[in-house]
Amino acid sequence: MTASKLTGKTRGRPRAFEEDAVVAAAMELFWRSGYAGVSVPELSAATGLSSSSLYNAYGSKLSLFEAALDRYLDTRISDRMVGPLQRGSEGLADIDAFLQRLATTTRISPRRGCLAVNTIAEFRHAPPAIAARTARYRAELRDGLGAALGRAAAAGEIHPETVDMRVAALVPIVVAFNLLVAADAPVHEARELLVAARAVAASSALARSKSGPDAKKSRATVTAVGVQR
Amino acid sequence: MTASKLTGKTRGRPRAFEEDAVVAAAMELFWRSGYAGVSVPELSAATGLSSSSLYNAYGSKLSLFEAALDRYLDTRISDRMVGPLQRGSEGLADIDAFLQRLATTTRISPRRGCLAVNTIAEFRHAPPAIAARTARYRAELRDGLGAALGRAAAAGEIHPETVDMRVAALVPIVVAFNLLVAADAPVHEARELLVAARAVAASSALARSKSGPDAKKSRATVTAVGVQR
DNA sequence: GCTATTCTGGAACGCACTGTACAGAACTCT
DNA sequence: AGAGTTCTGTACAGTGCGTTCCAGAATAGC
Repeated sequence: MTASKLTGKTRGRPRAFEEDAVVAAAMELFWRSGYAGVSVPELSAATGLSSSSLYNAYGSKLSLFEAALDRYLDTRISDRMVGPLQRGSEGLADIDAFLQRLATTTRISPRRGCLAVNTIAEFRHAPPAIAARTARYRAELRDGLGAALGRAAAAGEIHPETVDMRVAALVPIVVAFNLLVAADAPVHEARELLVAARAVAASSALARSKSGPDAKKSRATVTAVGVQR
Repeated sequence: MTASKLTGKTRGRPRAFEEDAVVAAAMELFWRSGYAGVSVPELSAATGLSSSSLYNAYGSKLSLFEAALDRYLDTRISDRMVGPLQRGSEGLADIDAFLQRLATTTRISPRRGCLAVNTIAEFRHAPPAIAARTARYRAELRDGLGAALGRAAAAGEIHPETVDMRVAALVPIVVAFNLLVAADAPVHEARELLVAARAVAASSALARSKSGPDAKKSRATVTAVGVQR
C-alpha cells in the first residue's frame, strides 16, 4: 500500500498489473461467493498476482474487499440502478422501470443477487469500513426512491405526505428481494415481493388521512408498533 | 450417535448430561453468533462437554446445529410465533398481534433476530438438511399468515382473492424484518417495515379488481414483472 | 554507474479450525 | 463376576486460512 495512488511516475519497480482489472476480478469473486467464501489463493489465481503482491498493493483481504465493494457501488448501484431513478423525469413510471431492472437480476445465473445486500447479510456486525459502505448503499437507494416518489407526488400520483413512509418501507423490501435472489429462492416468491413493492409505492390506501374500511385499524397498528420502543 | 434416542435403558455407560440442556445451550450460541461464528471449543465450554462427547453424541458440528435449529423451530416458531396465528379466532387482529410479537424482538439485546432467518442469510447455498429446515420455517410462516388472512377474508375484512398474494408478499417482508433486527439496523427502519407489512395485509387498494387512480398501472407492472421469466 | 525504492513470486509462519485415537470409567446384560 | 458396550476427557492429527519474510528483479533519481 506504499505505492502511488494515481500519480503516473514513482520511484521503484512499476506495477505489472492494472489495478482496475484486479479489483474487477475480486469484485466478481466476492459477488459470487461472499467475503468469507473467497480465499486469498483464489484471489491470486483469479487476478494472476501472488498473494504478496496483493498484500503489497492492498494491505489485507478486507481492504481489497472494500475496494471491490466501492467499485460495485460506483458502477452497479450509482450508475446503473439508482442513477435513472435520480435523473428520471417521471414519477411512478421511474419506479416501475427500477423494479423492472431489479427483476432482470433473477435471470442471470448463478443468482448472485446484489453484492451490497450480500454483504449486509454476511457481516452480522460489520467492521466500520464495511458498515459505512452498506450504509452508503441504503442511503443511495433511499435518495433515489425519494426523488422518484417526490416527482410522483408533484405530479399528483400519490399524496405528498406519504412519500417518506413509502420510501422507508421500500428500501427494506428491495433489500429482501435481493436477498431472496441470492438465496436461490423460488422465482415466484421474489416476484411477489416486487408486486408488494409496487403496491407500497403507488397504493392510494397508504394515504395518511384517507378514509377506508381499514384506515383506522392501520393507524392504530402503526401507533402500537411505535410504542414498542 | 450410537446411543438411545429416547429409550430409558441402554447398555454401556449412561450419558452424564441432559440432551435437552445441551441442545438449548447450542441453540443460544448459534442464535447469537451464527453457525460459522461458533467454534467447537466454544460449544464445549457452554455445554460443559468435551468435544469428543459432543461428536460422540451428535456426529458433527452441523448435526448439532440441525438439532438446535429444530429445537428453535419447535419452541419459538411453531409454538410461540405462528401458533397463535393458526389457532386465532380473529383475522387482521391476529396479524396485528403477530406483528406486535415481532416488534418485541427489537427490544432484547443483543439483537439476535431469528435463528431461522439468520441461517438463511448465512448459508448462501445451504446443505439439504439445512435448506429443508429454512423451508419449513417459511412454510409455517406462510401457512400461519394464510390461516389468519383466510379468516380475515371470511369476515369481510379483505377480498378473498387477494389472500394468496398478500401472504406471498408478507413472508419475505417478515424475513427482511428479522434480518434488519439481527443486523442492528436503526429501529425506525425495522419499524417502517412492519408498517409496510400491515399495509400489505390490510390495504384495500391491493384488491384485485378494485378501481382506483393507480389500479391500471399497478396491474400493468405485475404483468410486466411476470413476463420477466 | 550507483543507490534508493518499489514490486514480484515462492516459501514459510502462526493460528484456528473440525474431527479422531485412545485409554480409562461407568453402566447393562448374561 | 465377567463380558460387552457406551460415554468421557486428553491429546493430537490434519487441513486450510490470512499474513509475512525474503531474495531477487525492475524502475527513477543522482
